[in-house]
Amino acid sequence: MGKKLTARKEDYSKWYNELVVNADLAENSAVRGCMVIKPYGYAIWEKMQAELDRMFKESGHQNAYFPLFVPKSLFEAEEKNAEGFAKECAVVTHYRLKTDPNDSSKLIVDPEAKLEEELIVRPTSEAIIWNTYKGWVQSYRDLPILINQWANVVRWEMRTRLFLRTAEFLWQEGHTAHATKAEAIAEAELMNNIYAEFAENFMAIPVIKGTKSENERFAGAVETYCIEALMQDGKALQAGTSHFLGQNFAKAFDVKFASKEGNLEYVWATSWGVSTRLVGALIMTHSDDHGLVLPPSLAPIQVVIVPIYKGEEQLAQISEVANDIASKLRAAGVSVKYDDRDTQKPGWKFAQYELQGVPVRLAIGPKDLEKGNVELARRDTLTKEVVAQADVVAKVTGLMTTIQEELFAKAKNFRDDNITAVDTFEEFKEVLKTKGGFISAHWDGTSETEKAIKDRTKATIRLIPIEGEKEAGKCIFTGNPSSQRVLFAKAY
RNA sequence: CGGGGUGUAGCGUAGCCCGGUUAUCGCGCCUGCUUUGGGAGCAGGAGGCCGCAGGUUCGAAUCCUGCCACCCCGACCA
Repeated sequence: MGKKLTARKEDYSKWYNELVVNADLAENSAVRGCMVIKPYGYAIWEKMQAELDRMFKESGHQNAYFPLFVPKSLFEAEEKNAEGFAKECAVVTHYRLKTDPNDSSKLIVDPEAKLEEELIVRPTSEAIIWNTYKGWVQSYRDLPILINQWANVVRWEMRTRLFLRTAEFLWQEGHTAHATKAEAIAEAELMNNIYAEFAENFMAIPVIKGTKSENERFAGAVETYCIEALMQDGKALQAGTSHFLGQNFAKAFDVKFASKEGNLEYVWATSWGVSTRLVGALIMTHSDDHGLVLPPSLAPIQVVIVPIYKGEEQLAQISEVANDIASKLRAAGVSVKYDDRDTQKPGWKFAQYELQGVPVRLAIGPKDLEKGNVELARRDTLTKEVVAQADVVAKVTGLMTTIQEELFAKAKNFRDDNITAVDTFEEFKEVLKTKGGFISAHWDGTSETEKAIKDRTKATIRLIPIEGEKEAGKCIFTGNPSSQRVLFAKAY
């Protein structure tokens, strides 16, 4: 699998930074930790958005948009949520600048323009959305509310990492309101399942579904469902979460409805989200030393055609064949780029499209022209073969499926090979040190034990698996009884 | 906010300890010719407030003081 990819900046800077992202626009602290998503990287995110959006709508959800600013009084209404995010909020205190009286080329914050009440730049939108929902719900007939928002949020993290933890990130956040507890739980589970399906089928990233321990649960949630993936360096990455919020937000924002029976009841809530962090997961799951590897479903360009030629006459002949293949592939639903620029050489183009992770490359030169062939190269396996021009469309369309499946299978094998069951704390530490990955172990269910293990090893409980056998045993740390194994790992 | 480190061209760097011609080298960029089946070769060229501000000195990228920024390790987190 080549070099172990991590989220460290040096690892990115060799190629991703050129290609997908430029982390440091910044010459001052204000934009520290933000990222610029370049067109190619953004195109990948757009593909993800489109597919997720389709899945949300298919399951009955609608999009809406809520404000960026959350008045502090609303933000503090749900105590646990506020407490959980308080340490990482950007706060707007003023609304005007003025010319510095000491230096007319500078601007200063106008002290006259101080806001009565500070505005929080949303780190998540529960507060402002539930404050809005209050006005939308009177009767059980107004429920459920099934809304998603595509937005940016800001979390002023002390330390940032490209894609995985930037100060500002793009995401979607769903916020739903329900008449019953059972319905809300079903919604939270449904969305977690949709995330898992999206990750596995569309991104070719194998994930494990589970619930979070109390320590790792979202601030303000009763239960947090999650999907967790394993990166090539053996660290776990939370790829998506879906929360059952109980009646916490309904009580904080006083959202009540008249039930069928005529009782006044608090509504039940969920929220769920995935972010541009998934682009990081994609990179760290599939990529290798030659650059990005994209599953065909996500590749902005699925096939690139590179001509190899001497002189304009030869180029014209090659272009005729290339354009013909390109249009046939497009008719078959494959996105194709024919790169006939004469400003770059073929070798340069080969390397460049490998960096960009284009799944299939076709090269056409004089030799191929003579024999009616093309050279076909696969990005994922780095293999090349010669294919007759007549067969190339069928071959390529077949490969779109094959590559997608094989990428998933490869990642899944890696993941499965890196789940290790242990029965003692000694083994636990040994595996963590030498192998990494997920460690399946018994745990007594207490926060104290989880914290003690974290302090000693830096590993946390990534999830309590939902699927699979539930075998009873003894906690590796305390020896107390345990009803099932949970998965520990070092995490991003 | 604690501990460590680094700021020299668009990017990556040498020089700094031990002050002294025109600040080194590579990538990239521009021009010309030859090239084009895996990031081409040769020749020529452009590009620097050596992080910022003071100080020491005949002379500072180099020594001293202050400031700023960034990176790594912790605490925090999608």
